[in-house]
Amino acid sequence: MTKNTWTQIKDQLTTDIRSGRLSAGDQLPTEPQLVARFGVGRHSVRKALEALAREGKLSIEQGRGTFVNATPRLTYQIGKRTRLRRNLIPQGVTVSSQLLDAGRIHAPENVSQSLHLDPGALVVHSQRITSANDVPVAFGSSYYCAARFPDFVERRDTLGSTTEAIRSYGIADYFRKSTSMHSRTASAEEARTLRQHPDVPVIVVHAVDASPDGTPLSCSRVIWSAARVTFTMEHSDD
Amino acid sequence: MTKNTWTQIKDQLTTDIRSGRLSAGDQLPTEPQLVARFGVGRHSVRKALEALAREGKLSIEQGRGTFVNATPRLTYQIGKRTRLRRNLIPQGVTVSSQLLDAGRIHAPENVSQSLHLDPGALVVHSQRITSANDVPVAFGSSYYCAARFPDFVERRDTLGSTTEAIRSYGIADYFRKSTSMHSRTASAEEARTLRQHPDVPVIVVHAVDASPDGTPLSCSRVIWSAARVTFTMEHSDD
DNA sequence: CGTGATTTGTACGTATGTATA
DNA sequence: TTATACATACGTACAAATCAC
Repeated sequence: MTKNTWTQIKDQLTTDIRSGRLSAGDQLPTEPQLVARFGVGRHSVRKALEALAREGKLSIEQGRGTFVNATPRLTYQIGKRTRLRRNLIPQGVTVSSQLLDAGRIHAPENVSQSLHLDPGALVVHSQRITSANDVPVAFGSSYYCAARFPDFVERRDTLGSTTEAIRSYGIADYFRKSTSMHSRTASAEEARTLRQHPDVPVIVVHAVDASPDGTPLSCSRVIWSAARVTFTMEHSDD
Repeated sequence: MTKNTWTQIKDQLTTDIRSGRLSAGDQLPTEPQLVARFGVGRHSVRKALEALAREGKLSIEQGRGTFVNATPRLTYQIGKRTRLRRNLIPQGVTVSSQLLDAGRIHAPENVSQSLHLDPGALVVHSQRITSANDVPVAFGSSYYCAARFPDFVERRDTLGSTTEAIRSYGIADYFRKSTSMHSRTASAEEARTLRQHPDVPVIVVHAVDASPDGTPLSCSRVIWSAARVTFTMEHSDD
């Protein structure tokens, strides 16, 4: 039953993490140290570490070292009343959100279609990154019709939540209209933004939110770290 | 702007695939041939091939060769009326489904909970693999209460679809009650079943179906090849 | 049915580049 | 600037799976 060298190393490290002998934030021994400890070549050590990084258990940082991730996988519920903060905060994590970029742009085609706007209409674009317990879990762009929500970004920042910002425009409630998601490999830049290994996949979520009468309010494209989240959907009527 | 050796090789092969110089089903040159052609070491070639396999563009088979995948990404719509065949067939693909295993077992805890059965109650378990255009896209297990659907597997096989089998028990319609999904790396066995490289991620979908009055009928756990599918959800009332 | 040739998988060695502290 | 730690890239050898004969 003796398997691969690198699989054995991976399994050993996995049990070390699960048993708590290696705990969140800990730095692993360096590659040369692991080579010595396991009595194998560097390739095998690196292959094991790479696999664990892909599973989200480790983060490998060039020049610094390799660290154990604190990854209680988040649960994100998608439904008609999808709300980011209400979703994550009850799980006992600290949610923080940071504005990366904002501005007015002419809507790309898929955005103008989703929002039922004329091609090239002005939209308010903003890019945010969301962290749970200071670990980045997702980042992405959202688009609002500039005519209807001219200063959306400012209000969102002042009020601290999307729900409140929308309400400030006199819209009491909004609903998730459609969602699509797929998995792919992260680009180098996405991996850096999410502070994850380049080989960890990401889940791309496209969403459209609408007011109760069905008018589209906003659309978004959010990139989630696949290792850090589980999505659930309830299809009950509510 | 000269990047990595292996990234350049990957990009070159990607454009070859996109431009049609390499088309679906084609066998790539062998590793030694690629080494000669690009004038690089085998490590670099393998790293490029591995990355492309993770993206689902190639399938690498030990002892046979490396082949270009025919992967028009499927779209799978999840909603209250989720139906596998009705979902895929309109996309112009040939859907085939093969029974891998079937039998009666005592329900594992999560199954008995999902189906509102007593712990250890008998359930009909079956494991199927689903292929689109003869490429495996998903496989998984489904569980039906044995008391209510004693010969479900036989009927499903005779009638050729789950919807028909359920109807044969006098249940005119059924609905998706809940869905949860997350991404993780495939085990070696899962990768083999899906004929994909071990490093390609999979998406695990847990679902519960119920009759119109809300009584759970079945639950399932299906493992999708992450590179071969996009999930969409409509949250309209329908 | 086995046997050898082909092809990918694993493993080891060594050297040099690059990011970080 | 120097030392440290991971990243890339070259090489070699043998193992394991597949296939044709």
